[in-house]
Amino acid sequence: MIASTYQLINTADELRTAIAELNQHPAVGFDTETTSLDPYAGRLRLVQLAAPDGRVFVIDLDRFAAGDAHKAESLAPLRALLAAPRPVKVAHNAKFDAKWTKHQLGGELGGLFDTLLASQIVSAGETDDRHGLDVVVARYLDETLDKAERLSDWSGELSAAQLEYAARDAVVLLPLREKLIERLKRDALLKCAALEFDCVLPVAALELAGIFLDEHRWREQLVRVEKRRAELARELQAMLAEGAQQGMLFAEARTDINLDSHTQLTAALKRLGVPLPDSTRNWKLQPLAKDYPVIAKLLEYRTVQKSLTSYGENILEEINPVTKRIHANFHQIGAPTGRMACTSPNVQQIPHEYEYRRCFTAPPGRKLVIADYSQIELRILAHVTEDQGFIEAFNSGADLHRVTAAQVFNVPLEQVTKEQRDFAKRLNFGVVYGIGAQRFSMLTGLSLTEAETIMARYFQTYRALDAWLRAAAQRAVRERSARTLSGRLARFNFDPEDRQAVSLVQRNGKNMPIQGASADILKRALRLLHDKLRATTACVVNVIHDEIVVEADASVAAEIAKLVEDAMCAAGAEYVKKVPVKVETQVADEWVK
DNA sequence: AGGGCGAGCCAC
DNA sequence: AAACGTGGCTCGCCCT
Repeated sequence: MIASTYQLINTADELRTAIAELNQHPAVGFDTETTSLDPYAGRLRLVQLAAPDGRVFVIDLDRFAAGDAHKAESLAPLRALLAAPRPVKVAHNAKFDAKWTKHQLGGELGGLFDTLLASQIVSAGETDDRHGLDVVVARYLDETLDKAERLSDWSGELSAAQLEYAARDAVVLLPLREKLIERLKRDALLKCAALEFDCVLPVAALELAGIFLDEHRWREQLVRVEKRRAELARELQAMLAEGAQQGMLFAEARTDINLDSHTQLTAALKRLGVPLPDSTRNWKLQPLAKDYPVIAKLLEYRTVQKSLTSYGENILEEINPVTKRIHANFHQIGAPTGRMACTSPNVQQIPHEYEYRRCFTAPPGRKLVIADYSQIELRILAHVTEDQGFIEAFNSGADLHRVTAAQVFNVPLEQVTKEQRDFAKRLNFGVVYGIGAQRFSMLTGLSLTEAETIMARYFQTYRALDAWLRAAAQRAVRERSARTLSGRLARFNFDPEDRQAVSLVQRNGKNMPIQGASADILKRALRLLHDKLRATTACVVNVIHDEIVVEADASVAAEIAKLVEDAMCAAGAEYVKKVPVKVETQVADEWVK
């Protein structure tokens, strides 16, 4: 049990003294309590700062009312401490505190150590590990932390239990940091941690900014899809009812089935005499579609139904009533590869179709700058494998897929057909995922033998690539782990006797360093960009793995586009040195390329 | 009633 | 049946 004593800070004098004391230390524990999870809905109530000796200063911001200019001014020492690189502020999920600090205290955080991100980095993709503060404290400090007060009411008179909880959450952070630094050092993860910590403010700013969705346009699209769905449902019900209707006097007596229930569907299709496979899964039904119109109708219905439930009214409910924008939740370390993930809603999976994307617009007077890396994973592959064929293709500015096609089909470059280029493209992308001949033949419609021949030619053409992939697969099994260019680690737990598990690890060993390096580069770009955009009114509004969407004043959109491109290219060049990194940028009114 | 899970499908 | 990697969302179904 870590001893802690807390002192409530209610006056400007007390605050000055406390901040002066805290400024002596290299690092302080930092936590906040708020009256809501949404910085646009609630208010920042407490700021807790912990010293290494276990003393915690609990600052009650209700005593420093925002409306009172004198009292607001008296918070200046706090703002200065939070903004300074030293002392390092140690927080668990610093993104949360950064958002409130920026929005309600009007200052940016500097010098961060995030115990949540550190814990995730040390876990190295172990999906069973949880990373709540209580869990992490139990794992590294062997202590129990009671989170019962976390969601209590922080708006009124605070109880002793609440204040003790607030203080305790802050006091554990410094010892936790010590343990995590040991682990980061042991596994050579300090560089990766620095990359992640540098990305906290950009992600906080991204969430705070949100993305604008034209509600009217979205509803219009919804009405169109809903009409189509109703039409398809009606037709489908009629077709399915035919079997059940025999002997029935009144057609209207028929009861509709639940079209989304596979049990009811199976029964109805059986009545119609459709030779059903053992399930109603789409890929099983597909071959029947040409002989049975009811199956074709069902597949069409499912497509429309899917887009209606996933991209319907629900996303509009995420529009913030205050900002009228969507503030999604970005998980900075969302995947073991280091990729980000996104929820509530997942704005990284909006359908690519024009009808959907055009609803994400720039507000009046603004423009969207849409910038994405050109073939970043293949460029990373060229860099890490040092394959001369790949490197030369990229350095010469030639079309890599066309060059590949010429090699594997043994034809002159200018005689490559569109189909051949398409095969080569699928192969180039598939290689990153550890594709096999079986899958490649399935994807292209080639026979297994043809697929095998082409893949053999492919790896003869790109010998260094082949060697690297084999080595990466072996290393992953041998060391039970893989790393990216930033040193990010992914551990693989598997049973060496389980052939399927081993083969998955082999594919992961090939893929993780490539996909992960792409994530590293994007995070570095977000940091560089954040620094460049600080003095402007532009803001990052979405990030989708190799794409950054920025909203900027229309009058300066072209200059902002240049900043975005420069930051992304510079980040890429820090990691990828053997080939150029290219970024394609567009300025538009809608999120459409 | 509500959590867990698989199926299906969206993004990269 | 399974199938190249990483995610999230929604549904029905199954279990408690």
